[in-house]
Amino acid sequence: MPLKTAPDPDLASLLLAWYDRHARALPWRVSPADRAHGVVADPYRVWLSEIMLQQTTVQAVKPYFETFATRWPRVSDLAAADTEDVMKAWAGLGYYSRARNLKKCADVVASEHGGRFPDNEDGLRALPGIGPYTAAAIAAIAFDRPAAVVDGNIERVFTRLLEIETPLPAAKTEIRAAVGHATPDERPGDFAQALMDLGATICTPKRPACALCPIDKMCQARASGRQEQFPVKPAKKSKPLRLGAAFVAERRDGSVLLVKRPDKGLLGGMTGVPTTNWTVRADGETGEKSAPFAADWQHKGVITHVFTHFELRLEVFHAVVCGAADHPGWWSNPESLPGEALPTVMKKALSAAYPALFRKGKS
DNA sequence: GAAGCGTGGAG
DNA sequence: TCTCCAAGCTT
Repeated sequence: MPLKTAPDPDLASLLLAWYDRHARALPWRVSPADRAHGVVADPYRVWLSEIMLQQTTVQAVKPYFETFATRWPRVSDLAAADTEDVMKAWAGLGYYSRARNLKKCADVVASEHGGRFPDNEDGLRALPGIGPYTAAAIAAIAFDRPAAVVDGNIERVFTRLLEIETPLPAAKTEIRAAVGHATPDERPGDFAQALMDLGATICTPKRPACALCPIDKMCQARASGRQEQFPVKPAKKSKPLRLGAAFVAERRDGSVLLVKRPDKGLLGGMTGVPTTNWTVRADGETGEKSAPFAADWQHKGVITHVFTHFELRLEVFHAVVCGAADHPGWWSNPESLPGEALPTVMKKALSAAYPALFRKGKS
C-alpha cells in the first residue's frame, strides 16, 4: 500500500466546528445543539434510518422514516408487526431485502437482546442487514464509540484529502485506516455525521464547493486542482435490455389479480401482477400467447423500468375475466391497491392498464 | 472480488 | 435524453 500522509490532527476539530454551524436538520438526527444539552440518540431510530439510507437519498427516506417511526416507535413494535405489513410500508423504497432483514433484525433484537441493540460494532455487525458501514455508524452515532465510519461520502472526502489513487473498492482498506486515525474519542458520532454532511453538501461528486470547505487547506486534491478525479472508480458496465409481458386481470367487480413473488431474488417477497419471465431473448415471451391463462387479452401499452443491472421493457395486457381458477394469488379492489406491497415497476404496469390508478406515481 | 439487488433526482 | 449515483449488504 502506498504511503500516505496522515490526516492533519486539526481535521476533527475543524470539522466539528463546521458541523456545529451547518449540520443538516434530519428527522432521525440529534442536532449538535441538542446533544450539547444532554439529548441522547435513540439506537432504534439511528438503526432504522441507517438501514433506509443504504444506497438511498435522504429525500427519498424522509417520508418512509416518519411512517415507520410513527407506526412502530420501538424495536419491540416492529418485532410484533406482521412481515407483510412491513413490506407494504417499504414498497417503493427499493432494495427489498433490506425490509426483510429489517424485520429479522428487529425480531432478533427483541427476542435475543431484550429489546436493546448491542452497543458495540461487533455485536451490531452480527445482526441481519448490518454490514461494516452500518455497524460502525450505529456504534458511533448511538453509542459514542470511536468507530471508523466509511460510507460513499467519506470515501470521496478521504480519497480527495489524501489523493488516494487506488481504485475503489480496493481502496477501502486504506481509507478505513485513515478514517480510523482521524476519528476523535470525543463526539465520534458527530464527526462521522459531519463528514457525511460535508460529502453531501460541499465535497460533492461533481463541482465540489471547495471555497466553502472547512478543511480545504489540508486537502491534497484541492491543492493540485484534481478534486473531481477522486475517487478513482472502475468503468461501469452497460445494462442489458430484458423483455417480458405483464397481465392485468380484472374481475367484474373491478378487483385485480395479484400474486406474491418468491422471497429471494429480484423484488423478493413483494407483490405484483402475473408476468412472464424477463429474458434477454428478443423472441421471448412478450405476447398474449404467454398469458398465465386464457382470456380476451388486450394490449394496453409498453412500460420501461431501469433496475440496477438491467433495463426492462414490459408489454402490458388487460382482460376482464370471471375468475382465474387454480391460479395462485388474490383479488385486490382498486381502493386497496395502493396499500399492497407493490414495487414501482408493478405500479407502472398497473397504471398502463388504469391510467388514473396511481395519480401520484410516475407513468 | 464480483455479481445481484430499486428507485427517483440532479446535472 | 442520458449518465451518474445515494448514509451498502449478502452470497
